[in-house]
Amino acid sequence: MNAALEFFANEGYDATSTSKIAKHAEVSEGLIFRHFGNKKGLLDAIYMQAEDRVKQLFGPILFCTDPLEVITRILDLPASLEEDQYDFWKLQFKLKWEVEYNNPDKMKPVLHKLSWAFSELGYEFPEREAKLLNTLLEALFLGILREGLLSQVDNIDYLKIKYKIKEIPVKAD
Amino acid sequence: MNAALEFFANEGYDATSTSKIAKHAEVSEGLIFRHFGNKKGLLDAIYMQAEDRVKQLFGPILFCTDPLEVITRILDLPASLEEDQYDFWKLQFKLKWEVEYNNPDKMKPVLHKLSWAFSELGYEFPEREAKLLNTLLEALFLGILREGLLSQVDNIDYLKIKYKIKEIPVKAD
Amino acid sequence: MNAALEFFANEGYDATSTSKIAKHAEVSEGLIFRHFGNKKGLLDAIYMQAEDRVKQLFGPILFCTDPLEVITRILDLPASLEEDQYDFWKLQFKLKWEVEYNNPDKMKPVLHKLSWAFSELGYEFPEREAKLLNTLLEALFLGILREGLLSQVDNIDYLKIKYKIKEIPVKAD
Amino acid sequence: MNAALEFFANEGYDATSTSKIAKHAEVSEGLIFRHFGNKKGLLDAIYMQAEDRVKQLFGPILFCTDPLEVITRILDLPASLEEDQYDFWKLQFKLKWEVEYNNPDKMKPVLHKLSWAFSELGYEFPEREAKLLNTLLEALFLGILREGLLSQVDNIDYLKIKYKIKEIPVKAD
DNA sequence: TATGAATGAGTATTCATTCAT
DNA sequence: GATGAATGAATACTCATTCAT
Repeated sequence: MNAALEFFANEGYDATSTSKIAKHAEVSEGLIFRHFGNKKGLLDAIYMQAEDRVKQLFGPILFCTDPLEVITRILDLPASLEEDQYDFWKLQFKLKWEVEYNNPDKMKPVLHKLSWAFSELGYEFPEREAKLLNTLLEALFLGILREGLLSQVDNIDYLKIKYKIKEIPVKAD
Repeated sequence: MNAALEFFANEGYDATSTSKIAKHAEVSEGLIFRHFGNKKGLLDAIYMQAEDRVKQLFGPILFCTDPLEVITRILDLPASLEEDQYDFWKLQFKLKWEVEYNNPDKMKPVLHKLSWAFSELGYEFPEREAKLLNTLLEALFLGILREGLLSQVDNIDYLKIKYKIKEIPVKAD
Repeated sequence: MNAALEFFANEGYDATSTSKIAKHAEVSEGLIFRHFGNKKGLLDAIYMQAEDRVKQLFGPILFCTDPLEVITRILDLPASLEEDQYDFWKLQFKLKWEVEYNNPDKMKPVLHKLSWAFSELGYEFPEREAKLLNTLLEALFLGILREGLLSQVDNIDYLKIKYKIKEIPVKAD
Repeated sequence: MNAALEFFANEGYDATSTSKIAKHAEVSEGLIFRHFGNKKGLLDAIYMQAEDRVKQLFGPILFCTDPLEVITRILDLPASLEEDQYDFWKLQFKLKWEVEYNNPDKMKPVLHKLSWAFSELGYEFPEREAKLLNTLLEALFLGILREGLLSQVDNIDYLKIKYKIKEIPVKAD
């Protein structure tokens, strides 16, 4: 699965042959089919980890009781991704184009929590603000996965200022 | 090229065989190779249109002299995409994962214009605001291409309010 | 390899498709590539047998201690070729045009032995005689492979007379 | 035809595509088919020159009245081949494997003349000697075409000595 | 006379998958 | 549980050939 993930994420599912995966994983090609039934089964097995990983990533945030902390931690998430997980998330984002693998509901609890947070903070349109931030969050993830963490620190920083998490620096721009 | 675009965008470059393209386009498979050299040549030919289309899309905005209009029109862009162009942009976004096809510079003039607009409007951090909006813009495009226009009208609307393009409705949420 | 040999020898390497070979050998086309890597690998595998076969053919002669016997046996070689080996040698001769497959050194030990034999027999230019006979030998092989044994019995017979292996018949021509 | 000859001789008929020939000859591919009907027609057109060239090569010898001169000139033929004709003769020799292009009768007049010459010179078996020399001649040609003139000067020289055309050098071997 | 766009059959090779061991 | 030999369908690409211009 690790070998497959690496290739699926970087070269694409269709561009990756089962033989390449088997060779890289140093197992026989037949074993892949014994375990996962077929190539798609292997992809699915990888994809299935998503729910867990999303929970792992966002779960703690759902228990925050301080609204500002919720937003802070949400904004800190993209930068907190460890590089050895990049491939996994890359693949998730690539798969999102296929309806079968695009499940917007996965983010519902987060969306809900954000809504609550903005509501607590007295925002006029907490749900809208939540949705917007959620949309933005995806863009931040994408940016980091594609072009590296550095490409998004500006945005994250600025968002923290906007959400009044961070003091406006005395001199900037 | 149209047949290829349709398949490349929806099923992926690697998952699309030249024979499928040829059949759909009602030409012989050999013709593809006569015209484009190889399969990648066909992809490149499609990709090359991107520069033109980006200019067509964003070009007029660069000539706006009213900063608020700049932002308005930028925000109106995603919704203005005609559906028959969805495939083209889908493909562009999918290709962004490959370094070869990811050219962030393409948006530089737009970024610059936004910077100017926010500066004119007296924003404290016009460049940061520009970059953020640009990032957001990509997310809006992505959302529309993946889940349809409806999925993003909320966001766009709310952004217009935030940027004070639209009056705050008397009753909302 | 047998199927391939038959086709390569008679119709030529380039004129023989791997599918034809596979069909004739009653195996799947894929198997050829699993075993030999690619079409050329198959050719090489066949070609590689040459060294062995040359040894098998000429080896015993190298151990002769009677110089006249050396020459006799050399002259008897072309006629001793079994017909089921014709294809193999045909292919070898065809391949000789490609530098990669033309290795004149293969005959060096034979040349050396002939040299020795002619020297023993008191020839004035044993090395030259050896080289000439070697050249002739190739022509005899070629003639037999192309036009059959009968086309060369005259030559072989006459050579035996010239080399005083055979008595001059009382009446001839 | 020149372009085709070059490729047919060096890379083989089947390995040479009509498109390659056309490109090299700087004509359109269609033209080849207009002129020669099909690829084989092109080969045939080249092959047809053989008769002429054989006549050109051997013709003068047929008129010799001095038997020793006949043999001398025959032996000088292989070395007299101009390098720009190598490709032509290479192709002829390669084609000899196909029955269709193997016409041993072409050499009959030469064979006959040699027979006469050896008879004049008092050889016991003039026809056999003629056939043998003819066979050898082919080997000399082949050797030169494959490995260059130098590879055969020894043989030719030695043959001249054997046929008493050349004096035995005082010191040799 | 010559071109070059177009084709359909064919090419070597790769692929996901099976299955006996 | 794991292997690897074997397969048949598919793949990107090339070929000889045609034909309208």
